[in-house]
Amino acid sequence: MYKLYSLRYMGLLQKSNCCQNWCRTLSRKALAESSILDTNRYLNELVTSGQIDEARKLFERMPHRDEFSWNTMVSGYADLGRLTEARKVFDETPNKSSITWSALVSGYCKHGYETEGFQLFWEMRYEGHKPSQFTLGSVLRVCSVKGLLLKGKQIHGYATKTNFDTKVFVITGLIDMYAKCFCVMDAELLFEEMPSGRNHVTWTAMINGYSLNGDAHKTIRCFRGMRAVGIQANQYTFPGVLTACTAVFDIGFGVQVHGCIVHGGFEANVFVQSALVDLYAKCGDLRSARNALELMEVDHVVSSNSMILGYVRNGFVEEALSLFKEMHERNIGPNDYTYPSVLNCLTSKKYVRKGQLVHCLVIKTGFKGYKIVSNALVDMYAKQGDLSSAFKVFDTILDRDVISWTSAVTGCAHNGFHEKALKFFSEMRNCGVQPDQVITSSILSSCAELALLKFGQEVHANFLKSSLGSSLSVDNSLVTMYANCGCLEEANIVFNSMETRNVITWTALIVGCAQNGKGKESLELYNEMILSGIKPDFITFIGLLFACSHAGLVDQGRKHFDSMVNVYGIRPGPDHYTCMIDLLGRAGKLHDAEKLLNEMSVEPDATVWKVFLAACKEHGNIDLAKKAALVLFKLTPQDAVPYVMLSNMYSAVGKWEDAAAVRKLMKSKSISKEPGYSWLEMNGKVHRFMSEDRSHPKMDQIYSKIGEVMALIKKAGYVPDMNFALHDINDEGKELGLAYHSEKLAVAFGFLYVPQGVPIRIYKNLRVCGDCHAAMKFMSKIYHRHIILRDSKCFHHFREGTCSCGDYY
DNA sequence: CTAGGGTTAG
Repeated sequence: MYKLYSLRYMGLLQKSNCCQNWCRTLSRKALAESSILDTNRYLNELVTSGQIDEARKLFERMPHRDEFSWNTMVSGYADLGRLTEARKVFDETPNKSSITWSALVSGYCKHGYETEGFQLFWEMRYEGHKPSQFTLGSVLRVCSVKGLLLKGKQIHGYATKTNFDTKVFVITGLIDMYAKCFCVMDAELLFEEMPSGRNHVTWTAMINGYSLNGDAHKTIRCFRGMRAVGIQANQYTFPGVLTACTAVFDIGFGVQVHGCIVHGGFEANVFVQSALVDLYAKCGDLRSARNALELMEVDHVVSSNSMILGYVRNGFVEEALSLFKEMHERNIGPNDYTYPSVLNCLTSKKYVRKGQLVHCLVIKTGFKGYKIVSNALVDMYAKQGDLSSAFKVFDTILDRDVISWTSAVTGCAHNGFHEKALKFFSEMRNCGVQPDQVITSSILSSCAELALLKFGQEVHANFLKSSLGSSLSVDNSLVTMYANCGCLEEANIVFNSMETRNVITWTALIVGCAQNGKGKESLELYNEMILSGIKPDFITFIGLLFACSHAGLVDQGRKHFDSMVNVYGIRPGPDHYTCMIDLLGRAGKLHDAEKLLNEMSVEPDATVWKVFLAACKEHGNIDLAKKAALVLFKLTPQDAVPYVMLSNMYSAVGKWEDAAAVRKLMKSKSISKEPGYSWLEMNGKVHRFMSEDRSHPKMDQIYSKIGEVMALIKKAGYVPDMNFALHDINDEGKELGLAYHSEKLAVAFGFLYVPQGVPIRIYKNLRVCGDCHAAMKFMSKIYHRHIILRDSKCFHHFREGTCSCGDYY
């Protein structure tokens, strides 16, 4: 079938129909009487309009054939990729010239048989035929398409030697070759130094070269240069220019180019139209995109793909899906570009069924093995929370690229399996796949989540060693990772090195400072952020209010909470209320806290009630505490904390019977305290300790170290706090029990094996015990060690007898 | 005989 979408093409088509009629009605006599020149002209017209078989019939009937007739047939077959027939005619050609050879070389090259093309090229010279600039153009073309830089350079050398390097076809071919091989500088040099005679193809090659290499500004400048010297752009030029406009979202210039296109009469070309649809869709002007799409005379899959992607990127999921459906109804076959976009808009849990349907379509339409489609499927299933389907697809991908691995890694992380994410990342590296910015950012977030400093540092170091430039998301993840691992200094270094920062960057550091006991710095950072013109978001305020509550800044906290709602229109979530109630409660404003709790615009969750209960305990308000505990018994029936807290409150005021009753209730429901444990990481190994744990291979040394430590800090004034000991044993037993708390075992291990001068980093799954907190302050002073303890709430940096939390834990 | 073109996923 003929392509009807180009008016020019239509003109040609009519002509060739005439030609066909002429051919059919032409008698043998008339044919014999026509001049060979005329017959050759018609032969050529048949060939160029794609009617090679008609041309063949005419060719067979021709009484005389000259060089031109033979060459026309060779090039005709070669051009269409019918290379066996081309070769056969070539072999039969009585007087082969350079042109005959060139035609065949060009055909082989054009249709992907570069080896044969090159072979013929050398053979031709061996036979004594000088290649023409057209032959060189053809072999250069194959270098462009296949990215054969080395071969291309050889041709360049040959061209220089034979003085072909002044011919416009050769220079243009070289420019295109270098640009396609991503050596745009070499292309530019040739273009700049071209003595004269740049034609529209030369300009186009340079323009598209810049565009391909991602230099939108030079693309546009070059296009302007072309117009300035009065050379007309055509359907080959515009797509590249439009792509450049799209890349920099310059819709203003894009519209001007659109004007040129209409003016020049090129708006009916599919390539131009597709580029237009893409420009408008990517720039968010979906109406103009849709307009351009509707104006197309053929149903076209590339433009539909662009349109779908435009809908997806701009959040119009339903429109994207309905266009996909429309494609199906109009019999536009989807291709491997269609599915990623469609799958991409089905990543929410509510599209599980639709996701499966599209997966079925992928299989039915034969795109099952396409890596890019499979990658998108992995991502979709993982984001929908169906990891098992995700991995089923992942396992079928044979040649996994960095995007396949990223889909798996982020899929794990998305579902909270951060250790698994790290495993996949390591496996990827073992497979020799190099990480890029996206996966680096993702894996750093997992490190942050797990507070794995060592792993994170390694990823950071490898990233610096790689030649990848940094990106906003990598830097943001680094700030978060370091802050989450208690390394504010490093977080600050990354933060300060960044050229652009967004709300995530600022928030990461605000939260980091708050967690590490630098509440005032958090507030200062917040002010700086506002001054730099960046608006805070939901998460920024969680960090900010957390900072206020840790620093005990009641008025500031109230002010920011108020501005969050009234200035920034952010509806507070449970986390914001938790911070506020914690802040008010710890400051002794129990009734304000209770009032806020009752006024909450969302249902208070267990965390809110827990901080309220803790505040009641802190200030000895048993009535309110009882109320909170009762709510918590219902909300989190298996949580021991409210039982223990309430019982301890009764004990503290001597209400032994009430205390016992609570413990009995707890026992009857077979609730037990979550076992506390502490761990630290050394040389890639995790050392985990439970209270009174004796399972560690170096236990003897650890216990004797504890003996030494306890003796020394007692001499310095430490008094064991029996409130944190178990109840039913004597004082001596209690004291030993305290000494063997998991965090103390971990510190003793650190004293033994972490070199002096290196911080000892300990993690605990629960809140740090009050006695341990006091003891660690003494330890840090007597041993001159920096002890960093991350508990379930925040970081404690113990240095020279003080803690960064200001004892406000 | 003649070089140059548009859309992909994390």
